[in-house]
Order: sequence, then C-alpha cells, then structure tokens
Amino acid sequence: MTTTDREVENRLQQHQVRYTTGRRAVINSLAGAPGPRSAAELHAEIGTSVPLSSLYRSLTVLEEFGVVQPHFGAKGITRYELAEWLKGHHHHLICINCGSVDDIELPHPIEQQVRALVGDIGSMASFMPINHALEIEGRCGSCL
Amino acid sequence: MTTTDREVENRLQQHQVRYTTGRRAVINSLAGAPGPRSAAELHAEIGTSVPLSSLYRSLTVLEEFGVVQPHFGAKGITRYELAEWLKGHHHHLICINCGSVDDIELPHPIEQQVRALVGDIGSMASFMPINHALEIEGRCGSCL
DNA sequence: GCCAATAATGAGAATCGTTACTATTATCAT
DNA sequence: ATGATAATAGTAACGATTCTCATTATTGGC
Repeated sequence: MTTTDREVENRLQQHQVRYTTGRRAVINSLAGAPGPRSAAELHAEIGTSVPLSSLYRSLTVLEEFGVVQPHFGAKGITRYELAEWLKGHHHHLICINCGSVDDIELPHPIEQQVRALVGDIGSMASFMPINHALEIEGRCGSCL
Repeated sequence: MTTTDREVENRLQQHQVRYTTGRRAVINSLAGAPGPRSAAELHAEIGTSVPLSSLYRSLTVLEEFGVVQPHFGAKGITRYELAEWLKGHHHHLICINCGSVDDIELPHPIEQQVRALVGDIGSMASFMPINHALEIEGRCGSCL
C-alpha cells in the first residue's frame, strides 16, 4: 500500500465512504500517470475487471470528496488527476499536435510569481481567486 | 457593419470562404458577449433562424480559419470566443459557484511577466510554447 | 462469526453535446 | 442567365457520460 493509497483511505474514511478495489485501481493508475487520464484511458490501463460505468461512478465520488480533480479537454473528454494535496500544485503542457497533457511543477520562485500575479488580478477584478491553472499549449518534445 | 465584421470578412475572403448570414450572426453574437459562448447559448441568443446544426458547422469553419477559438468546459461543453487577433489576448475568470466565464485583459506589464514565465517554462521542459491561458477559478463579484 | 442495514457494483438503457449525411438552396464568376 | 461550387436545413448517427435497478459486497451490532 503506497502513501497516496493511505492518504486517500483516510480521507474517504472520514466521510464514511468505502475505499473499494475499483476505487483503489483508479487511484493507483492515476498515481502512476504523468498527466490527467480520461475514463476510457483508465479503463484501458486497468482492464475489464472494472467496467466503464463503475469507473465513471468512482471518478465522480472521488471528485466529490476532493481526491481527484477534473481537467476538461477537446471533444468533450474529461481527464482526471489526483488532487493537489496529493500530487502537488502543478500546471499543464498541452501538445497541439498529439494532444498529450503533461504535468509540470514550477520551480518555487516562479510559482510564487504566478501566485502573486493571480492575487493582483483578483483584486483588480473584484474576483476572489481560489485556484489557478497556467495551461501552456505548444509542441511537446516528441512533436517538435 | 462593425470593424470586427469587416476583419472577419477579409480573412474569410482570402480563403475563398463565404461570410454568410449565419456566420455573421455567430460573429456578432460573440463580439457582444463578455466571455466564451457555447453553441446552445448562441442558438438561444440568435434564435431559430439559424438551426443548431448550421451553428456547429459555422463554428467549425470559423475555427478552421482562425476566426474563433474553442474553450473546453465542464460537462463536455465547448464554448467559443473570437480569436486573439480580433479581441486581444486575455485570460479567464471562472466562477466555481455560478459557472460563468469572464474575460480579463491583463495590464501590459503583468501580461509581459506571464509571457516571460511561459517562455522560461518552455525552455526548462523542452516544450515549444505557442499559446498560454491563465485560468483563474474562484468566486465572481456576484457570488462573493 | 452471523445478520440486517447500507454502500457499491455491473450491465445495459438513456441522455445529451456534437458530427455526419444528403438533398436542397444560395452564391459567385463568366 | 447559367453552370459550378459552397453552404444550409433537417435528420440520423455517434460517442462520452449518466442513470437505473437488480445483484453483490461491506460494515457495525449482536
């Protein structure tokens, strides 16, 4: 059992939500992925032991209790990743050629700058920022 | 005929693509909106004179020729907005309470900082940035 | 350990945003 | 005007996601 596993287990326990085999499979798959994954992608990796419909339900529950976070992509495809408190704050590099989405964690000073900018923007627009995402579109290493 | 209208007309003409009534309706509706709009929202505003299927087709060709840009939101809903060369580079304030998406144009010096950060990130991740979007989630003025 | 109560699952149908198809209509150059 | 081509309207098809409900697993109390 990994650390992530244990943390998720605790979080769910506190809400009297069961950490079942299917949900475990989702978490472990996401924990090993370098970026957000769609239900279909998870299904392909996990195998047919967890049917798609259950996968979707698991994702919904896990999102409801703050364990995973959705990321909305082209063609109505929603990909999920572990929430920030599990995997750390990060941003996305989205390849316009192959469609891949990879995580990138900014060096602390740079992330601080982003955070400061977001704060400034919020106060100048009478908007209360709670989260932010810097999505960078371009060409990934394999598609240059 | 507005300036935007004329600019779109020119762009399409250069590609031998017609700027029809339906496409004009889409552009004008988007030009008057404070944020991205979905096909359904445009249909509601424009009325039944332009059927949904035509709206979708219009959006597809307008995107194809760089006149509008998609924005992917929750529940598989794609919203479109005028491309940057028409409406200027901007970012989004997304309200987690009411779901509204509003545009925000950053003061020039701040946008410069963002741009510089994106450049830095690209070179440190061997990724060629082409575009970027700072999406700020939080509570809008009406939902504080 | 066993039982009732409750939560979760599996399989398929239903939903909804979006796309594809095709016959008809509008537009453009000549 | 006319023929070639682009665009439209209406409807069927599609695919990601959600819903339904009968069945199965888990849990807390005995």
